[in-house]
Amino acid sequence: MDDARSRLIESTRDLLWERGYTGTSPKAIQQHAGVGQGSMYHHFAGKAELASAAIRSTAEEMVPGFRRHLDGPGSPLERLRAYLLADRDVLRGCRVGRLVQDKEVVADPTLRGPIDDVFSSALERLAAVLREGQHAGEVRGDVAPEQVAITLLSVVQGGFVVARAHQDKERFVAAVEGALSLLTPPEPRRSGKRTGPATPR
Amino acid sequence: MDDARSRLIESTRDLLWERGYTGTSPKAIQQHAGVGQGSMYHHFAGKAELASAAIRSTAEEMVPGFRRHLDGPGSPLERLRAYLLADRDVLRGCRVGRLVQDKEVVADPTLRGPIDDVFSSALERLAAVLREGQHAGEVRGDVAPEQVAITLLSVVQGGFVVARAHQDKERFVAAVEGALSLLTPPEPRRSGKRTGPATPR
DNA sequence: GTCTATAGGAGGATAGAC
DNA sequence: GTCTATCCTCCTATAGAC
Repeated sequence: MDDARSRLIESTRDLLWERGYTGTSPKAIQQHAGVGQGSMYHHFAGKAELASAAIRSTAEEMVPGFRRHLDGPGSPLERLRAYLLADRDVLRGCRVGRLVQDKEVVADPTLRGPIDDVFSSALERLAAVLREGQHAGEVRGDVAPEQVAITLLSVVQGGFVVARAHQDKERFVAAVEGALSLLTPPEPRRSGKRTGPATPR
Repeated sequence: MDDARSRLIESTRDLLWERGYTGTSPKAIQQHAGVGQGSMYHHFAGKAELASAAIRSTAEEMVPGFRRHLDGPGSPLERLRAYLLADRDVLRGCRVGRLVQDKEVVADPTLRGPIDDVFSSALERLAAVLREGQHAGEVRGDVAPEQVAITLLSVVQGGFVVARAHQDKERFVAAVEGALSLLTPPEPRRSGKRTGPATPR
């Protein structure tokens, strides 16, 4: 798979990640891929079609990515933790999440569709694992799994944003650690008084 | 304040929100503001300087925006709820959050600085209100306020992203409702068994 | 302060030769 | 399949007149 077509898709994936849709030009793609003008327009009708292929490629490879954690070994809570704390290139942001800022991406169903799909797929798995966790008593039982799944996906996506704003990867870690700390059922309380933070100050 | 300078800043704010930094051209700003080429370059050295002024303007007006909720009337939890559920143009995204995807914004301290500042300011207030809520017994006491503050800001920022990906404002609402449901101290449990979701299915 | 002119390069694509 | 030529518009300014 080292033909021009594959290299074009690969380059587009990289550039979309780094510069977004608007910021990625056909010329830049060609140069990054080491492929001529004519070659690119032979394989793809234009920028949008190429981007569509690249986004689909990225989206499709993300599914096994999070499934590996969410459907992996360990207790439900351990799997959630594995997903949330998975190794990520935090300061670069989410390959698909960053694209939804682009007007053109959101306006074009062939560009937005794959992103919609990965997110839906992730939400489904997250909700399922949360439910499992509730049955196991690892996750507090008085919350709605489908809703909290959206919360968790948002923490991840927002963690990228906050970390980039501060140029500090640790913000992402703090965001997901905070979410994890809220997920577990707390120790039973006696009265209405608090028990104090687990990590004081 | 209806002079050319103000109109340029106002237009830049709008266009940055809609198209991001890369997607916003001087020409588009001029047309949107009804101001000529020469006028723009008289008031500002170039695109970056104009964007810097616009971002600073936006960032500065956001602080009283969230303070109004977080420092407002009501119990700590009510204030957090007011902030998280505040009226937002969800599908348009966050005026400042969306900008940190832009390479150029993150690379230029005069562009990223104001964003860094609003976020820091929001985190500080969120942590303070969370602490208050813990003292009042409204927020579970066994979590770290500074960390959960980052989680909440991430939920908001990520809620924008997820909602845009699905083109569904309700995803944002679900994300923050889920976060709120995790914040409160749960009813004391008897054994290791769950009590069942408050909102089943 | 604002206008017009000018400019070199990039963006996005089409056409036809090889 | 790939290459080169060509096209028209936009991008981001600079220069100088009014």
